Amino acid sequence: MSPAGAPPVTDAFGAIAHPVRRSLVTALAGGDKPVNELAAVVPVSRPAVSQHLAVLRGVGLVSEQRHGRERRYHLHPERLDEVRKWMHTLDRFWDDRLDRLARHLEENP
Amino acid sequence: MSPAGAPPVTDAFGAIAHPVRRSLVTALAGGDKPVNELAAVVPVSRPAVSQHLAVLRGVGLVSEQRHGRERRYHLHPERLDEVRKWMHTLDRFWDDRLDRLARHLEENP
DNA sequence: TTGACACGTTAGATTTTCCTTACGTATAGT
DNA sequence: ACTATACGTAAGGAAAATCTAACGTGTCAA
Repeated sequence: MSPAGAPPVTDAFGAIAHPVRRSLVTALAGGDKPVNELAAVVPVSRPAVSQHLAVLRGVGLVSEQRHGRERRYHLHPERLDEVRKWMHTLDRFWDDRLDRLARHLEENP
Repeated sequence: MSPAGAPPVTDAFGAIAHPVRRSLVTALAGGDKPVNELAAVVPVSRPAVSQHLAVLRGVGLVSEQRHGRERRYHLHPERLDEVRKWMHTLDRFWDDRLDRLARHLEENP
């Protein structure tokens, strides 16, 4: 009934799935930067960078601030907590399994 | 000259970008499981689950072990270190910026 | 052997990504 | 006013993802 297609990028996971977008985020971690400076770091055209920045903005990972004719982009690292939280959940599962193993070994000499 | 398209998923970042794949990984964090059990956790058909598992296997996040007519899937969490490392790199940038700020405040009363 | 079960794989349709090349808009400088 | 700069956006197309339905393969059980 419902064939499907590639899912749209709606969260931080999808946002950092693309190498170019990761480079942009990494660059912005070092401080706010205008588009031209960001475009220089990455192997795609400037419009492509604009589109990637639009995706990052749509997810809330960056915001723009007009500064004369430049637009400085600013990173919001707290939006990555979504990812951190998920990874941490996995760790908790992992710890639980270690606990069960330890208890098992303790009860079986 | 070189139009383009969506990039294939070749690393852990792309692997965890899909919600269904994240659910599968989370389920496997609780222990090895056969496909039917995994398919019960997720809102897509069993063949779709097989395809997602193929993606995860291609990235090295899971491996299969034949067990009679079942195939139990096993998680390899260390493949997620790629993600952890990148996030940690961001933290380091962040710390550096805090350091510079602290030094600045120290030198400017 | 016959049948049910567990699973992978193929075929096909649809959606979205992601690029480049034009073009449009606003600001700064002369 | 005119020009260059900085950026976004629209148009167009190729590549890949992602689903379901149908089919194929191997294993257990009676």
